[in-house]
Amino acid sequence: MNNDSLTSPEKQPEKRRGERRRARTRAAILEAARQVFARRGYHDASIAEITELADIAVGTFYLYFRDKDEAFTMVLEEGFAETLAQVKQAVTEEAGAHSLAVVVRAIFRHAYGKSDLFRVALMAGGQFARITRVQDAIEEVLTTVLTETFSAQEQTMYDLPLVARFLTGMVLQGIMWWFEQEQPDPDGMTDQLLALLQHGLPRHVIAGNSDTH
Amino acid sequence: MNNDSLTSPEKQPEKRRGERRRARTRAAILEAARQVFARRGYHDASIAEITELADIAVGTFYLYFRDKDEAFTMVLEEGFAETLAQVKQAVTEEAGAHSLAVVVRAIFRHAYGKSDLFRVALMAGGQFARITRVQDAIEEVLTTVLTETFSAQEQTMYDLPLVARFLTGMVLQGIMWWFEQEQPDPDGMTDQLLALLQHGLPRHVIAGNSDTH
Amino acid sequence: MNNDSLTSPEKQPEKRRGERRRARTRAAILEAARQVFARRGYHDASIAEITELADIAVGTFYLYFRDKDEAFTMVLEEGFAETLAQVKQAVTEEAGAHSLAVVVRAIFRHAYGKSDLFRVALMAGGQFARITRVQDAIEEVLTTVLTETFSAQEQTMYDLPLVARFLTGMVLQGIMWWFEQEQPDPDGMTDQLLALLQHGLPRHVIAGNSDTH
Amino acid sequence: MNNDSLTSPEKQPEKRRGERRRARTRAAILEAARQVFARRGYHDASIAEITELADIAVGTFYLYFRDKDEAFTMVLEEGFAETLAQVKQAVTEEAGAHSLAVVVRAIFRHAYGKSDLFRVALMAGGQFARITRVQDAIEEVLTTVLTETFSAQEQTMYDLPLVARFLTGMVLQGIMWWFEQEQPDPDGMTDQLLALLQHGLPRHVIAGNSDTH
DNA sequence: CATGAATGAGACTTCATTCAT
DNA sequence: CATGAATGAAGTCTCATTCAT
Repeated sequence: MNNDSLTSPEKQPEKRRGERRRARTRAAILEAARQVFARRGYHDASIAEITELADIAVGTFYLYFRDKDEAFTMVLEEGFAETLAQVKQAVTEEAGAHSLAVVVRAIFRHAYGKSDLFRVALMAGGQFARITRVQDAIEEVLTTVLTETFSAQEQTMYDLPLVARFLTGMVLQGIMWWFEQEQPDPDGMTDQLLALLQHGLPRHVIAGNSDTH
Repeated sequence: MNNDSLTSPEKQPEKRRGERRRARTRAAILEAARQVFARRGYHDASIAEITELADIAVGTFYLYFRDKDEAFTMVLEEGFAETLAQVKQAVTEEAGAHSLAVVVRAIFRHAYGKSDLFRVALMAGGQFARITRVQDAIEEVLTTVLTETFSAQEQTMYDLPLVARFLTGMVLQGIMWWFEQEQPDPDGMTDQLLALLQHGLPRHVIAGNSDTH
Repeated sequence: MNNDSLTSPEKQPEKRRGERRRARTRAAILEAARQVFARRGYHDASIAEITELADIAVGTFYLYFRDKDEAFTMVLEEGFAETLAQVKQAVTEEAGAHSLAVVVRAIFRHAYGKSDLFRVALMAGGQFARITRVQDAIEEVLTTVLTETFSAQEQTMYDLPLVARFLTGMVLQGIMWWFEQEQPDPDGMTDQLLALLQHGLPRHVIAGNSDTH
Repeated sequence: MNNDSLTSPEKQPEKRRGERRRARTRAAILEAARQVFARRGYHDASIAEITELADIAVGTFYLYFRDKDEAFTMVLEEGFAETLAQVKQAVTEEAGAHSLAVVVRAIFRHAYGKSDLFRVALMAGGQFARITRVQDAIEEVLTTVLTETFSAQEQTMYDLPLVARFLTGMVLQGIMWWFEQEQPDPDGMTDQLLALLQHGLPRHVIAGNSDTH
């Protein structure tokens, strides 16, 4: 590791510079790609627009990504890498304290301010698999928590996978809410969601005066 | 409707036939378009594939729709027209009995078996406005119900628009659930969703052993 | 076959017209492609140049051929189809009279005036397989004749496949000779080639005064 | 050559080293270019692949050759230089003994084992002029020999240029034969070719039973 | 009304060549 | 001299839309 610096000490600076430059260009492309994908969706995003925004030549794009698809994948992959890691860690870490509260709060906290990224993820047309990838991740985490916290008895009351999906839907809508507004902040959002889940809705709201079957 | 028959009585049979024929062709195109849009998404759906499936010539397509976009809009508009009408009616009709139960049940009942249509609506890449159109409709209905049933006092507890969004998310996920499975049926789905909303989740599921703020 | 004309007599003319038109366009493209491929070689031939010469739009090209490759193949395939058929027939037909004279003459007669086509075939860069396809066809025919006419005894003297190749080389050079000149005509060319094969070269031309090994 | 050493004696070692190094790099590029051109053909050969194989940077290529074209030309020119010189020498040297045998043998001997080079020369797509360059060289030598050995009387029998072309075709096919096989060796190949030229083909092979005109 | 051949703008991608380091 | 990141012209191919028949 640090013998490298001994082997060819004078070559380091050059190499470093090159690497840094490459990294900078790559980041510029990803940043531009994220914006354009968010603005136009996968299909209507053109390489030309991305490279223009990144202020590079068209060909340069292809020095860093095999094709449009790979760039798209990378935008999501690298964009969500940290978030995903931290959320998963939040689940694992809090020993014995697995709780929806923790997870939901973690998700909202990391999602806040990443509208662009979620737009990209949720708007990708055509490739349905992709649309759901974020959804899948959220669903997976929520399922884990629910499975671990629900007692055997409680499990008979609810269809767990379905409940997980419902929660996923709520969380996604919370995130999409931020596409248009910034209020409430992540903690406020979490509180609202949890309150609803804890106290439920008033009986008369759900059923009206008389039940209708 | 039937005043048409008074305008030019002797020309009727021909006109009628012509009209019926037009209507049939139009319907065939819309039907084909729905399938292709569902299968491929907006962008990857080609006019050629649609016209092939509808068994007409490419040019004919443009005698019925200005462009691809209009056809897409029409697929959704006409596909949801009935559903929308009936759901809205369900809200209005049950005098004094506006209730979430009624609305949610109505939505699920009409959505069940229309996977194609919802796929089209939810998968349309790029045109974000479109994706949400269905969502908007659902949200609107739910908001109406909530607004009317929540007492002034209860409204201070919850941020109503946000709650509406959460519910919208749950409903959408319920519908998307059917993209892959047919169980449970609409009433089962409704019951699950309402149960969750009524009783909420067990306290320890939400908070774990100790609250984490 | 001729009941078609009874089934829908009035539809025939239209269909015919369409077909004729398609055929005409297709032919125009192939003709243009042949010229451009001959002038530039496979790689340097651009679809744009072909369609320009054929006086059609770029897109039209792709209504008739999947891609550049298919057009190239078709130019050769259809260009040589007749020639190939007739040469092979010449070999088979002349019962008991299989002779090099017949075959070589047949080849030269059909090749004469088809410089463009042979240029295309012999100039295709890169795809080596293709270059040789014409060569292979010639070689195959020649081999057949040689195999059938050589007595077992004579076969020990010559390496037949090698002789076939030598002859192939001569024939090809005869054809390529016409890339630049029109003289001699096919029969003259045939006579020259056969004379050389029959009488060989004078001893002193081959060996000089003394043999050099 | 050795006057260089007088010009600036003390700077010699350095200069020499630099020169040798340059020469080595240049040779490495040419060697790599030959391989890549042979493998891919002119067009599909990329500078990138050449420089990778030569283990240098892309830019370095252009320090040694103006462009792809020049490198291509050089591969052929330098690759054939020695061969060409020796063959021409073989023609000139054997005073009074100019004979096809000598020339053909010389050509085959030098061509054997140079498949790569001939592949490059014969496969170059598009640039027709180039394809023929090797052919032209062979043709020229053969023409010389034929012209000098044919007596005036014999010249009336054959169209000399045409005969030269036929021979060229045979020789080229001999060389191309080695693209796929290694047998026979150069002398064997020469013997086969000369045998055919000396004894010709059996009368009945050429004419069949009855002549067909 | 219907047809389907034709159009042509525009998207993606490659690669010979340049040039700052 | 060497490097390799960057350039951008050029090529292939697709597909929504038009229009003569």
